Order: sequence, then structure tokens, then C-alpha cells
Amino acid sequence: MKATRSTRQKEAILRAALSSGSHPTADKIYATVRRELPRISLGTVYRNLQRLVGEGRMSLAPVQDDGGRSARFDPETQPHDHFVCQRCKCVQDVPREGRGSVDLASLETQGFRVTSHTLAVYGLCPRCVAAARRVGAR
Amino acid sequence: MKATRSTRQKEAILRAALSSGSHPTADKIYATVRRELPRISLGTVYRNLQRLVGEGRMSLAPVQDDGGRSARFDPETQPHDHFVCQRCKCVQDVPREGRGSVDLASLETQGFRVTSHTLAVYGLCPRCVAAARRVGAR
DNA sequence: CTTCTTGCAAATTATTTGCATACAT
DNA sequence: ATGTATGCAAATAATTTGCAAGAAG
Repeated sequence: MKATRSTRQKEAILRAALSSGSHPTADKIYATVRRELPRISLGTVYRNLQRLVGEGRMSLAPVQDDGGRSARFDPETQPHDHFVCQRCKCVQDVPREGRGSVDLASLETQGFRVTSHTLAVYGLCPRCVAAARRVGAR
Repeated sequence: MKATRSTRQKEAILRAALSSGSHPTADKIYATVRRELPRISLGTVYRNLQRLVGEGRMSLAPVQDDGGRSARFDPETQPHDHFVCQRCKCVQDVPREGRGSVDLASLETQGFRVTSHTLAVYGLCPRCVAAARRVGAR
């Protein structure tokens, strides 16, 4: 979790992610940042995206774009949810309501038609909670 | 959405997915089904997994395994959520509570420690709801 | 019979990595 | 100075696809 070095390309990549439309892929970010730093390489983009995510300055959007083989990045660092339109394929950030539950009804109120959703929860399973306690870890 | 042909390999692949532990990757399923059909090819596995998902006989698990570059399949076809343990990397299906909201607190009650979650909602955005109405589509 | 599916291998796509040089601290 | 980061190109990993031959309806 130690912060890595600050370089011209790293900051340009973060700026490019912000200006590449919503939830851009690495390729899209590469295309954008290339306008500012034409000699930057795709490898540098990937390496810095990893670092930025590791440092919490960016996150990976957990969306299954239909043909979606490539990862989508999101410069929004506040916890939030996502809405994916199955017709126009747009992806929108959705502010999070409460802390313990998610309200889908309010989306309907805002004019969205909700047909399905996917929820993934991360943490420790009961067995690992016990194991962690045994070691005294948090 | 029209059902595709039923073949020996397709049915064996579905059975292999069920017996390959939880949320297997295509590779894992390939390894398992190979024990029954040693001459099956990986291409056939991928093609049939696509068909099975398209026919609703299987689904893709929306989990971001840390190094997770490969898709994970889930033979459970009922809507449900997922819990991913960050320590042992296990993935568990979580039955869904209500239809409009998701209750994370009940997981805590069951002994899980929840540190984060990701929610992706699918449907039509307001603009597309209007466009669909204009065409008379549903 | 006709059409869809298979096995095989080669092709694509997305991402990662080794290495010599350049840059940040 | 010292140790990361970069650019380039080649390497991997995951998945897709073309095609001749085989199986399903």
C-alpha cells in the first residue's frame, strides 16, 4: 500500500481517465493520454493504472459489459454503485444510499427501468474470521 | 435466445460445471469434462459455455477475483448474490433476500465479516426508456 | 439430407514482463 | 547517488475463430 513515485505520465494518466468519458478501458485512456504524451507506451499505462488503483486514487468498475473482455476504470474513489443500460451501453455511477442496504426502488423513481442486478460482497468468511482471530490479526 | 442443439459434449460440460467446485473457470471445467470426454477441445468448452449462458442454463459470476483475469461460471440459475472471501478466496452463493433491496447486515449475523461490496444494476436508462416507448417496444 | 457442432490449430485480444536507459527523490 | 519508472518489444493468458469432418434432427 506504499505510495509509488509521482511521474509526469502517472498524473497525465489520471487526468486522461477523468476526461475519457465514463468508465474508460485501458485502451481508451491510452488513446487520450497519447494526445498529451505521444511517446508514452501502453505498458506504462497499465503499470500506472495498477498503481493508481493500489493507492486508492482510482478503482475498477465491477461491470460485466456484454462483450466486455477488458477492464473498466473509474476515477471516482468514493464508494458507489453502477447502472449499466442494456440498450445504449452507457455506464453511470449511482451514489450509494445507506451503508447496510441498497435501494433499487429509488432508481425506478428516477426514471430508470431496472431489470436485474448483481451484488458481490467482499470480506472474510466465517471460517476465516475464526482463523484471523486465532492469529490475533484484524 | 433460440435453444441450440443438444450434444453429448454440451450436457457433459454442464455436469462438469456442477461438479467442478464453486464458480469454476472455463479451464477448470475443461479439466473436469476431459475425464469423461478426453478428446473434447477447449474451443468446444468455450462455445458451449456461451450457449448455456445464452440459454439461461448457467450464468457468469460477477466477481472480481484479485488476479482474476478469467471468467467464472455458475450453474446456479436462480437470481442470487455472491460472497468472496479475501483471505481464502472462496466464493459462495448468497440467497437473495427481498426483491428491491439487499440486506448486508444479515451476512454479518451469519458470521461473515463484510468489508466492501459492489453493486451493478442493469436495465434501461431514462433516455432509453423514453426511446423504447416511442418505438412501442417493451 | 441439411444444418449445426466438433476437434484442431492458428488467430485475436487484453494484459504483463524483461531489459537498457531516463527520471524522481 | 540510488532506486524506481519508462519505452519498446517480446511473452503470457484468456478467449475466439476458420475449416474439414462428424453427429443431430
